[in-house]
Amino acid sequence: MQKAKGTYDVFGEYGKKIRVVENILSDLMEVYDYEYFRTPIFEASEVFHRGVGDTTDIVTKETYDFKDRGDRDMTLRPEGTAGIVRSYIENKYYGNPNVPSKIWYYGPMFRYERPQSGRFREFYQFGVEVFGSNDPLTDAEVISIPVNFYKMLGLKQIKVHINSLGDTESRDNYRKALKDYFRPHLDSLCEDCHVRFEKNPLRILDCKVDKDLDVMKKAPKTIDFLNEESKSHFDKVKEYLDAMNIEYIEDPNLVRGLDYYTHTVFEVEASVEGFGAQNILCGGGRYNKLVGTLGGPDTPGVGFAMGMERLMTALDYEKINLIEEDGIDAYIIPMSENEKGYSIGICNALRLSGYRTDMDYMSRNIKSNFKQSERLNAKYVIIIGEEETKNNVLTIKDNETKDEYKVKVSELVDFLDSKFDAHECGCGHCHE
RNA sequence: GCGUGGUUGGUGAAGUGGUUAACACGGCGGAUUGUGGUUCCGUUAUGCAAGGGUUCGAUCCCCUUACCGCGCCCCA
Repeated sequence: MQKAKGTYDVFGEYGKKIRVVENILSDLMEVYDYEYFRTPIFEASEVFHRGVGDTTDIVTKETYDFKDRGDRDMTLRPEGTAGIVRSYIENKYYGNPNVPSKIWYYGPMFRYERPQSGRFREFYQFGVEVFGSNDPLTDAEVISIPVNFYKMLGLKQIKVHINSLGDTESRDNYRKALKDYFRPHLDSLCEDCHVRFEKNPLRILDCKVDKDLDVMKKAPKTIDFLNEESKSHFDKVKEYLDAMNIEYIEDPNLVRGLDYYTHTVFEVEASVEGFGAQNILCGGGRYNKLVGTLGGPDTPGVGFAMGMERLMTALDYEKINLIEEDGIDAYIIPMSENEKGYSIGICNALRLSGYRTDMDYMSRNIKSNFKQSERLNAKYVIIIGEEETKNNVLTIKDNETKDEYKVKVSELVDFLDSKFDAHECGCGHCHE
C-alpha cells in the first residue's frame, strides 16, 4: 500500500510549519475583515464546466469526475472560485446589505496532472473573492493580500506582474486582432502555439518557446485595445498600488488560463534561481461576468488563489524558519511498573493545570529516560519511585540548571507556577 | 498526454551474476541495581519497489507495471 500518485502526507516539520502558515493566514484575513467560506470538496460537474470554462484544460482533461450512487455527475473541485460563486448565489449573498462581500477560503483542490516540482494532484489553495464592487480599490486590495502575506512571512524574492484584459468588448476586439496578426505568421510558431491559436489565442503570448521571436515582440498589446473605461480602471488600480507602496511589473503578455477573467489580471512569481518551473505562487484577477454566467444577478467580482505547496517550497528556498523552539514543561519518569498509576495521576493533574507534560510509556531505564527528556527538551524532570509514592514528595530536577528539588505533591502546581513566573524570557516555557 | 533520470534497513548510503549485503548515524540492551557526558561491548535488512524473463544461479542483465524526481503541456 502506498499513497496515491501526486498526493502527500503531512507530518513532522512540514506539519508544524504549515500550521504556522495557516494561522498567520487566518489572522491576516481577520485584519482585512474577510469572511470565511467553506464549500464542498465535490460539486455537480456542471458547476465547474460553466464556472471554469468548458474549453479550458482544467475542465476538459484534468478533473476527477465520478458518478455518485444516485447516478449524478460529480466532480472533485479543481479550483475554489466556481464553488464559492455557486454558494454566494445559492445563499443569496447578493442581497446582503454589507457590500461588497469579502470572502476567503482554504482547502484541498484536485487536478489529474503529471506531478512535478510544485505540482500535485491533491493540493491546497488559499484564495479570496470580493463580490459586488467594480471599484479598482478592490482590485488593488486583493493584490495587496498576497503581497502583505509574503512580506509578513519574510519572503523577499517575489515579483508582482499585472496586466489588464479590459472588459468583454475590449477583450473580444483584442482576441480578434491577435488572431488576424498571427494568422500569416503561423508557420514560424511552435506546435503548441498552433493549438493555442485555435483554442485560446491569448495564451500564445506567454509561450516559452517562441517568446524571443520577432513576431512575438511586435504582437499587438492588450493595453492598446482597452476602451476608455477599461483603461481608466487599470490606471486606477496602478495608482492605488502605488499608494500602498506595492511594487509591480506591467506585463502586457500576462494572460490567464481561465476563461472568466476580465480587466485586471495578476500573478506573483517566486523569482529564485533554480526554484523550478512552477514558480507562480499565486494568481488572480477580475471576473465581472462569472456570477451572471452561473445563474446569479450580474455582479462584479475580483479574487485570487494561492498554491500552498509552492509557498512552502519558496519558504524553504529562502531558508525561512517559522517554527518556534519548543519543548515540554515536564517529563515524568516512573521508576518501575508500580509507580505508573501514581505517575499518570500526576501527569494528568499537570495537564489540567495547563502544563505541557509527557511521561515515559516505554518502561525505559533511568538513563534512557533522561535521554528522552532531552529529546523532548523538557524543562523539568519528575522522578517517581517507591519513596516518592510513599511520602507524596516528588523529586523534581531542573533540566537546565541541574538543580534538584523535593516538592510535596499538594504543592507541585504552585511550585511550577512560581518557577515559570520567575522565568520571563519568551522562551516558550513561560506561562503568561 | 509527451520526454527523461531514479527506487538497497528507522536515516545517509556502498556494493557484487555465486556461500554471512560494507560503512556511518540513529535505536535498543549492558558495563554503571536512582541521574543525562565520554568510552567500550552486544544487538539492529530472511532482504535490495512489484511481477515476469534470461541463467545452473540475479539485488545486479532484459521486459512490464507502480511510485518518486526533473522538464514540456497546463496551472496555483
